[in-house]
Amino acid sequence: MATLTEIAARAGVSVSVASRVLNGDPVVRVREETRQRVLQAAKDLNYSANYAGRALRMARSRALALIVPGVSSPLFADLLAGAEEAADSADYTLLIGRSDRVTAGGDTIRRLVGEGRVDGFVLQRSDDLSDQALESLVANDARVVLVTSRTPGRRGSVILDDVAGARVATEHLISLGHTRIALVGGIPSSDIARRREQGYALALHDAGLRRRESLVRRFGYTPEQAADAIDSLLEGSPRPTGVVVANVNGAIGALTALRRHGVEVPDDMSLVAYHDEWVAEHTWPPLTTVKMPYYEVGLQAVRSLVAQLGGKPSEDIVVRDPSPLLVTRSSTGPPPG
Amino acid sequence: MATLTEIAARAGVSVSVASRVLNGDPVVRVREETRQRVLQAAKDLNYSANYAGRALRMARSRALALIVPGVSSPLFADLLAGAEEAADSADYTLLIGRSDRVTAGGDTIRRLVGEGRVDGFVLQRSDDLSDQALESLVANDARVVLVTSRTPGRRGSVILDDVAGARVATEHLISLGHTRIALVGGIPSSDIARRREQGYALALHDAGLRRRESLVRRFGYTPEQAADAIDSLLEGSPRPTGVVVANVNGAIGALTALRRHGVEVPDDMSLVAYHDEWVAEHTWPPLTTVKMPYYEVGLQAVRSLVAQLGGKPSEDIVVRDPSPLLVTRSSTGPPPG
DNA sequence: CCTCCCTGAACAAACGATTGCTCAAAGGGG
DNA sequence: CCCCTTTGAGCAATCGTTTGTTCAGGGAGG
Repeated sequence: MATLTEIAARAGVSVSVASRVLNGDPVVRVREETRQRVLQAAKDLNYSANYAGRALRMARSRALALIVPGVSSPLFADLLAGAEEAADSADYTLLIGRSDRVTAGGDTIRRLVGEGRVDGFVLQRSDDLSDQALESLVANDARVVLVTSRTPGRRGSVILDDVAGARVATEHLISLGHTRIALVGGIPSSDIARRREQGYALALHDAGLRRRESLVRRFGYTPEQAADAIDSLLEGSPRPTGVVVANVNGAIGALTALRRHGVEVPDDMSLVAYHDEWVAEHTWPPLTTVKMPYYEVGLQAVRSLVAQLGGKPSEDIVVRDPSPLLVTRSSTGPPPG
Repeated sequence: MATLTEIAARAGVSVSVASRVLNGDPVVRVREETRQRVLQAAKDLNYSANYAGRALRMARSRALALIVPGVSSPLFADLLAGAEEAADSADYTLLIGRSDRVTAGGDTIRRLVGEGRVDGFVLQRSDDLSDQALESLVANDARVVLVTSRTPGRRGSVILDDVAGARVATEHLISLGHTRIALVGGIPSSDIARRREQGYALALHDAGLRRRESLVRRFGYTPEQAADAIDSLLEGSPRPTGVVVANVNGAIGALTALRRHGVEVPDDMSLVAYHDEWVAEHTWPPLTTVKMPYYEVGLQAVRSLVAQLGGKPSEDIVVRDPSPLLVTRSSTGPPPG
């Protein structure tokens, strides 16, 4: 609440001196004693620089927005933690926004940056946001970094190594002896889903297994969609003995569907989920998952954005460290028979 | 990016006229034709008022912060949705912060409002934040509304009707014929936990059932703590036939613990959880829950905060509408025998 | 014909911080 | 003893808005 003017008055100096001292301006030339007086005054009055005044003068808000499809997921919590870490250490404030509001309103992003409220943003698009829609939203605005997804025309992204992750999941089933391995994947228009499917295909190929289109479902990541995928897979023949579910929430729905059909996991069918979260530990049976480095995605995305704001060229990053981690629980085992 | 000065120039008027027209200042006296020119210029240049300039002049940011212990819960998503709705309609921007950072840093809140970044905040304290710690954090600052929890000394809160909610959960078990009903509750220092326990006790009392201290555990809301509580309850005798778990995440842990002990749900023991979320639909067995109006808490909290900022006295609200809703799934049934 | 009032708009002062520039005093060198 | 340099600090402009006040011109009333 105290202003710089008050600090200056209390220290018996001009505001310019006070400002320079408090900001550690290297150009400053003040007596040590004067410096101490300013510092003391600031401490006494519990001074913190008014945000608006500074932002106005600097023409930068030192704030970043993280725009995500949904906020209620442990996965997002990891992403957020990484982003916050990076934002903190670069001395930026992080705002959180929901991308459904972005697509709905249409002008949310433009307003956010148009009003100067944030200097840039990290955007995790939802699957139902088309490439063109995305492009029109962010225009040719350099101040954006896309996370987990990328789009051909635009640079500036940080994604998971989905190919490697899906591969680890698939190879786990292969190593258990499975040969008929199904994929419950995302919708085909999503680049994320395509990469995961690619990892799945590569693992099969490297093991000399045939990839059958009849064992692939591309309904989406929600529990309901994955349950539908399971229903559909069980109708086909031959049945798969193992399933890679390309999303942990989907895997939970898959478990429900299998139970409904009386299929025992893992005795009749093994299930491995892409992504790890706490609830995977508490399902029945507990889910074997592949844990992906979401924290690092958040971290790198904000770092990259900050670098971009500093004038560096935008970059496209694939996070490979730490590498996908297989978390073995009880939903996978050898194939029946 | 366009400034008011540019708009004014393009419209051939002074900035003051431009400002008044764009803000719909009732004092304004301009020819309709002039007004249209300004509006057109603003539209042409895609103008949106610079946030910092306005905030500086107005000495208000028109931003609110929502500070919560954790962000990764469907419960929080509801709270957020309500808060956003209210913030939107009052034309405020909503920032999201995490209260672990608040307690850790210590000065986060003070900085947030000290820098003028937000005008006030909605705070959901974590259980490990003591009353004094809370008080020292928010000081005598009027610009705070507490949610879900309240503290004796301070006014300005919006909470759930925990008594009624716990009562509904307990009465459900009673109506199924259970008489030995246990409570897996929160830690005793939490006012939330105390209210839920009170609802449990009242339901028992009204049904003429004896409340046994040996059937109450107060370990906390995490899956692990609830699992410990179940372990402990199963050691005692007589065993309960029904359990009210005062939090849905805890109930998931409880389910895991019961499975470990070979106790069948609901045949050997019924389980009802406080709070509803999507994963309750997908546990095994699917959880019977009591859904509480989190959305309305967020809504009312922000409304109340906005009113407070407008000079109205702070209020303490208990959200009773909609009332607690029993969502019957498969984890409850008649007692065995 | 003068005065007054109303209309329609511009002027200018903040808000708080940053920063290039100026400037007085002191000190040192010739 | 004079001049130049360095030290230590202040002056003042500026960022974009908002808003109280001023002001010119025109029409109406006396």
